[in-house]
Amino acid sequence: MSNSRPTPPEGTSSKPGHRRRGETAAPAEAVKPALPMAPPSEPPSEPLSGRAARAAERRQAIIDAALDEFIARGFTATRLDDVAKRAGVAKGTIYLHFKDKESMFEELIRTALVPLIGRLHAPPPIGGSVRDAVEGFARTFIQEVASTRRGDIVRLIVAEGPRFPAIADFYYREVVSRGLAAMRALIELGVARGEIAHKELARFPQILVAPALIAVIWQSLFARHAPLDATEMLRVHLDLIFGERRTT
Amino acid sequence: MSNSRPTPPEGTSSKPGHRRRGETAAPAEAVKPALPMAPPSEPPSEPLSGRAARAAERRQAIIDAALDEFIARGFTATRLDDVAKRAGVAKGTIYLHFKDKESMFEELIRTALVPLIGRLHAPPPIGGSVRDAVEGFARTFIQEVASTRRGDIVRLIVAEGPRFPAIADFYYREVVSRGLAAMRALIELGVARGEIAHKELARFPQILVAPALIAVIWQSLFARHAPLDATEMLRVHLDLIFGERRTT
DNA sequence: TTAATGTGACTGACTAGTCAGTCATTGTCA
DNA sequence: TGACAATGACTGACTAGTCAGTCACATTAA
Repeated sequence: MSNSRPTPPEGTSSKPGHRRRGETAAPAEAVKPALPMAPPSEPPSEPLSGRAARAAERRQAIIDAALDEFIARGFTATRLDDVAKRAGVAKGTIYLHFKDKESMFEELIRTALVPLIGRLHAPPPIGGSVRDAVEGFARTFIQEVASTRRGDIVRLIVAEGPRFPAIADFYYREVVSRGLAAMRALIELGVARGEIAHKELARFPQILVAPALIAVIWQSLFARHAPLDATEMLRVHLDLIFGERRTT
Repeated sequence: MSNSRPTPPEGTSSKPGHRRRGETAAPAEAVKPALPMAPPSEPPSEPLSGRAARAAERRQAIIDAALDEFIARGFTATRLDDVAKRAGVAKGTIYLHFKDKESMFEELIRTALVPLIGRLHAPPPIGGSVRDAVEGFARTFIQEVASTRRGDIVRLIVAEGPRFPAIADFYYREVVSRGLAAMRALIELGVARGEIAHKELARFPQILVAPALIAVIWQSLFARHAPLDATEMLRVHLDLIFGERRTT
């Protein structure tokens, strides 16, 4: 703590110096169970001989560890020493896989979103109703994003986006604009079929998606104060847009 | 710049070494004009004699500068040296007004929200319609938050909330829970009066507010890619909830 | 054997927080 | 009113660290 102040022999475990240091042994605390992902270190059990395979495995461990740390602390506050420790790897190893901290962060965000992007090419509802299609999206979103580490990634993008224009650009191009376009198409189809009464909605597909984003943010910030039943909320929202309940 | 690497005499302005350093002279770049606030340094023109007055003025300068820096960089990446420079003050002066960086951040966030909280006690729509009341909220929100530095503060809370539970708590207690309660009351009134057809909406006032939050986030992240007419979007959203257009 | 792979001690650029000293302002007395 | 003393806001060089990135050396699969 202070320089030469006559402080008592031991600070009461308050903040020792600059940033909190204590027990760095457990980086980013427990963070959160995240999804049932392979344990950060150690090979699961497979023998897997090839060096390339082991290297890929280590790379994956680094990615998992780094994501957890970045989610828990944000970009700047994350220490690569902690990432390495959590991944069960030496710090130098990180630099065998990534150019530097910044490009690692960007690549992580990109990689974590690829699975999301795939879902946007969902088949247009030729057979079923538009509502079914939108409900499918919502269900997928809840399962794959809202109740997953990927939800935190969305929050991370909101948090760090302004300082990483490249990430904001990428996210807009690859996710936001495509997602909104898909939603707009669905809305227009819904209007054409008479499922959606409010025609103006097609001008702002954001309205359709807004509660889903709220759910993600709520999860990160306020879940411990007041849990939010995202599934129910999205259902109510869809009822609002498509008219009262159906059979479901 | 790297340690002993044979780098060319001057990096092409890319990343010199650790964090970006270049031209620290202008902290946080231009950030953004923000609202028409008093210039960071120098007394505007008033004589203001008293020492206390000058001190208060400096304190305000520090607050403004710190908010700009925190918004532009986030908590950890903000350097108090830059805050001091921007405020036209020595670094030590900051510590005459704030205990440390962390409590400064927390106090700033709290302070910046106080004006918001006041708006929540808006008069219930005894005379006018519920829609008018909600529209009033929306208009206020656009004017006072979405198109203001306060919008960035909301994003900042989303960004740093998980690392500052005290802030998330405060924000939930003072803003979110109150705001949602007020909205719920309005919705129930609207349902009772027959202005709102969808009764379930009262269970999730978040749906009413969601597009407003989206607008704020959009402003920070994607405005340069695709501008969003927040006013129009909120109007469409209200049409969706209250039924088609009125006279306005 | 040996080249690819991994390690972790090390460097040095960087920063939160400190404190002895300065000096403009305010208060007091002749 | 003017001179002198007391005050405390303000300063900025300094301390005690922190951490991204490096590299000489160790390990191991082929």
